[in-house]
Amino acid sequence: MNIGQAADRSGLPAKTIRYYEEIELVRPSRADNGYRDYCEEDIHRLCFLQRSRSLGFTIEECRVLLSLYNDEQRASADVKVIAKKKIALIEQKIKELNSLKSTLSVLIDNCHGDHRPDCPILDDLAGKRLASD
Amino acid sequence: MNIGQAADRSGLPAKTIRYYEEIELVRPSRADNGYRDYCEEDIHRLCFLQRSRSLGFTIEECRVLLSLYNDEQRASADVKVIAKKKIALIEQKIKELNSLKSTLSVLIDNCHGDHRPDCPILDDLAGKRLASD
DNA sequence: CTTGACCTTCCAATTACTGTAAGGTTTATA
DNA sequence: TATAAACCTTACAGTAATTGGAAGGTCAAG
Repeated sequence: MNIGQAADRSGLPAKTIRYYEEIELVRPSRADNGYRDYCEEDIHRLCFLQRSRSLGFTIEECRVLLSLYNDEQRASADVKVIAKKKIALIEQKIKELNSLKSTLSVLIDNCHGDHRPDCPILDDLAGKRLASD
Repeated sequence: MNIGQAADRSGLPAKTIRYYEEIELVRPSRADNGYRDYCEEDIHRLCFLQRSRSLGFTIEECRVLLSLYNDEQRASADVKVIAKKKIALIEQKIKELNSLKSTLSVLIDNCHGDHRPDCPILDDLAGKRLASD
């Protein structure tokens, strides 16, 4: 199977698939004309990568997960630990974004938004606090 | 003022401050010995950058905000538009992270986490759906 | 036989820094 | 006075995870 088809099957751009080969996440064989030739297992790995990347795992985490997936002796505990750490990171990120959002919201609510140059958002960025009336 | 002090005052690493100079966000003068010499206005700009970066604005957005800040003719409407777009992006990101988190949570809850190789997390990554009992 | 859709490799750009090497300057201490 | 520690300088490379583009080879259809 050519790279175009592999891209369709996995939902990954061809460019990305070549990159994954460069960093040795997949090792397709080559046809006589030099084209990459993907077998079902390659496609499977690509789908795995697509899904785990979209779930926020880094490439290196994906590498670990893939090796665990391929290891018949692996313990589900190992995977659970990785996934739990990832959840904690996600929760942290959500918290940060929420606080960011509320700060910005306050600034927006205090901004008259007309053509006067006076602007609480810029004032805040410049380090001036909002007058707490 | 040397770069070390500027770093302390602004809360940015010296390395980052040099980078900001390279991309022309600050233009400190130089002392006779070749050391960068920061004036109060430079520090002010650095603090502005620190704050706006930490609020999630990209460098290019910061550049716009800074120029609006320095332009006495700017309209607060311009700033408000930028900030509102940013809020929408943040909300989008939060949504994505929440859905990511709940997917992972389900998988974790279904993973026995012991020494059996059987693992719903890996099964999901591999494209197998959870049996909905 | 040529056009267009594929495929190849290789090199560069992206974003926002961070690391490191090799060296100059200043300040404090022995 | 010597020297070491703590600064500062530049320049080049690396990070993460792709993406873009150029230059060129291959394949299928009309």
